[in-house]
Order: sequence, then structure tokens, then C-alpha cells
Amino acid sequence: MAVTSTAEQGRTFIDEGDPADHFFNITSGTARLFKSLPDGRRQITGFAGRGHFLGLAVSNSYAFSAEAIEPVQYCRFSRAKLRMMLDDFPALEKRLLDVASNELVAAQEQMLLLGRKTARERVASFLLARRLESAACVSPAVHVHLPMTRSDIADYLGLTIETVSRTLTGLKADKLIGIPHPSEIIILNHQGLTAQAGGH
Amino acid sequence: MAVTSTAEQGRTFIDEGDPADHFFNITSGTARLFKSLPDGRRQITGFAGRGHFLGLAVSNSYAFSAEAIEPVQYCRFSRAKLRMMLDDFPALEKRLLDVASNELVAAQEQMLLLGRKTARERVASFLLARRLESAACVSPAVHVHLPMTRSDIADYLGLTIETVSRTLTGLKADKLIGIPHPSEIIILNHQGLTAQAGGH
DNA sequence: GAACGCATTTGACGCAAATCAATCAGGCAA
DNA sequence: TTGCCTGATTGATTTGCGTCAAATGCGTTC
Repeated sequence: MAVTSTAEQGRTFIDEGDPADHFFNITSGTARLFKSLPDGRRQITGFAGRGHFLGLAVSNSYAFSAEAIEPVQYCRFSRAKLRMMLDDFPALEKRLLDVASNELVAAQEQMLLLGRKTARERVASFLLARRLESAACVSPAVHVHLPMTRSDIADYLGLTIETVSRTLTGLKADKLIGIPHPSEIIILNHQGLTAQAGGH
Repeated sequence: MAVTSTAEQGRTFIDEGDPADHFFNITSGTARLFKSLPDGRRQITGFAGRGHFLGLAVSNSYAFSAEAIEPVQYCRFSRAKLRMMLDDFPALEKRLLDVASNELVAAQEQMLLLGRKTARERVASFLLARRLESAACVSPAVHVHLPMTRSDIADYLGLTIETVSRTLTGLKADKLIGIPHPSEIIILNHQGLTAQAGGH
């Protein structure tokens, strides 16, 4: 009923359009969630980490795909099982509603970013959001780890790889961030970066 | 506790950032839901019609504003009242979870549109989505009514008024749609329009 | 029906980001 | 160490859409 599995790096464990008969809970690692157009264009709708629930869809097919960026461990239930659990533990339903509400708020914020922000604002917003997420981990936390590639960041922010790279270089030139390694960013001027993020 | 009110056209009845102490259910009319940046840029995250729930946020302030496009009638509860109702009627919680899940799917589709589709694909997608929504009403339903202004459409699709107008004119020139009136669109070639929408 | 105001359309031009094209840097196997 | 492969950066050029500006159409009031 509830199976624990691992998806190695790069493995797609949810396919957009497939019958949605399972519900997932990620226990470790990071996955990218995305939708694709027939010609290959891709929009990453979010990154899912530890504790994230996937597969809430009401419809009978998944609305997005999920792929492991780092090795991902997850717990998988059949939807029938989920329904039983929801009946047995009403508190779980409350929890899922909270989760969905929060994701909705995040999605609306992302729509603002995709529809109305400039490239620089998008990248700055992204770094600040990443910092918040990982705040629980390292103490200084001006240190932001990016487990995903430039291609992932571009597809998340509605930009191209080149623009993401150029924008990061630009922020570095303005002494707002440091880039010791492509996947490690240091926020040197938090206030300045916030000002570049569209001041929201 | 539960108050029925009316917001005349143009009236803002939810303000982004205000304390979120109420929960709304629209009983008639249409509202635009949007987020704004300090400099005035605006992203409409959706249009809410009859039956739509608003104010699900977990946080203590509204994540978006709501403004009446047409006169809007709504029912308003305090969040305390909502909590009581949720305790009394577990089915309501299920319903809200379904609603939130559906909105999440729609939000992801909109992210794909905003992040990766061209102007023409956005407008075509928008018209087709509008047609689906109003499908329940008129029978032929090739007739799409747009209660919102070009400015609203632009802010929903992440474009400018001018681009929306030019794109509609272009679709008309290609005999895919007819525009008897700015707020009335006729879909002349459904299949052709679908092909222009990014084939999704 | 004349005159005003607002939304929409149309036109000319500019620019931010995309595209096309090398080049560079780091990890890994031989 | 050398060479290769993959991902990131940097550079040159193009372009789709935004900006600025003017014209058109339509509903409303006088």
C-alpha cells in the first residue's frame, strides 16, 4: 500500500498525463516539477524537497512531471489508500488543505514574477526565495546552495540559460552576490538584492 | 457571521496585504484577482465568478486583491466561523481541498503560459479557456464573451494592451476568430485556434 | 445630433532578452 | 598527465514585444 522508493538522479518518477493513481511524499532529495509543450519548451513550476506532497490532482491524470535532481526518496500511496487515510484522520485533510493553500500563494507569486518582472528581478527574487527555504539549515545562511542546473533555473524563471548566467554575472559585478562555484551563491548585500527583486 | 454584500463595478473588496480575517464566496458577477508591484505593475492571477471561494490563505494577510469587474455579490464569513463550519461539516473540507487542487492545476498551466508561450499562443489559449468556462451557458458556444477590458487581459497574460489588441487583430486576419464587438469574440476555426495555442 | 471621454486600434520605433556561436572550466576516465 | 565531455560563461546579432504617439470608434450627456 505505502511503498518507499528511491529515484536516482535524473529519473522521472511522475509523468505528466499519466493516470494519477498514486500520491507521493518526498522524504529526502530534491525534484523538479514541470510541464512541457509538444515542441519541447518546458516550464518548471517548482522544486520539491523533503516533506513535499505530490499528486493532489482531482483529475485522473497528473498535471505535471517530476524528475529527481538529486537522488530522491519518496513514499508512495495508492489514491484509494489516501482516501481511506483521509477518512480515518480528518487532521490529515486539514494539513493537506494548508499545504495546498500555501502552494497556491506561492504559485500566484510566481505568476507575478513570470508575467511582470524583468530578468534581473526574477533572478534576485529566486536567490532570496532559495535563501529563505534553506534558512533552517546553515546559520549565516547568506550562503545559498543551488542543487539545480542553469537550465533548470532558466526554465523556472521563464528565461534562457544565457540570460540567467549573464544576470548572475551582473549581480556579482554589482557586489550584491559572490559566486565561488556555479552551484554556490553568497549573498553579500541582502538589502541591495532585495531592492533588485522588485521590492515586494 | 455570514453577511451577503454587493461590490459595485470597480470596487476593491479584498486588498493584498490586509489582515485576512474573512472568507468569501462569490454568488454572482465577476472579479479580477491580482497582485501588484510597488511601481504599479500588476499581474492578474485569475478571474473569479459565481461559486468561487476566496481567502483560503493560511497566512494572516491576503496574498492578492480582488476587484469587481461586473457588480459582484458575495457571501462573507469570519475565519473563525469558517473554522467552526469546517469542524461541523467535514465534507466542506473535502470540497475546499478539491477546489484548491483544481486552482493549483490551473495556476501551473498559467505558469507555463506566462513563462514559455508567445503572445499569439497566450491569446489563443485565453480565448479557448474562456470558451470552456462559458460552455455551460450558450449552446453553440463558439461565441465568447469578455467581461474584462483589454488592460485586464494584458495583465492576465503578461502582455501589454497593444499586443493583445494587435494579436486579436492578427487572429481575425487569419480567419480564426471574428470580433463583432471588442467584448464579443466568435471562434470561427476552433481547430486552427487550438493549433495556435501551443497545442497542449 | 454635437461634443466629450474612455477604450480600443493602428503605426513607428526602441530595447531587453532570445538566438546563434565560441570559449572556458571542472570532473572523470584512461 | 592528457583528453574528453558536460555545463557555464561570454560575445555578436536578431527579434518579438514594449513604448510612445496618434487615430478611431462608441457610448453618454447635454
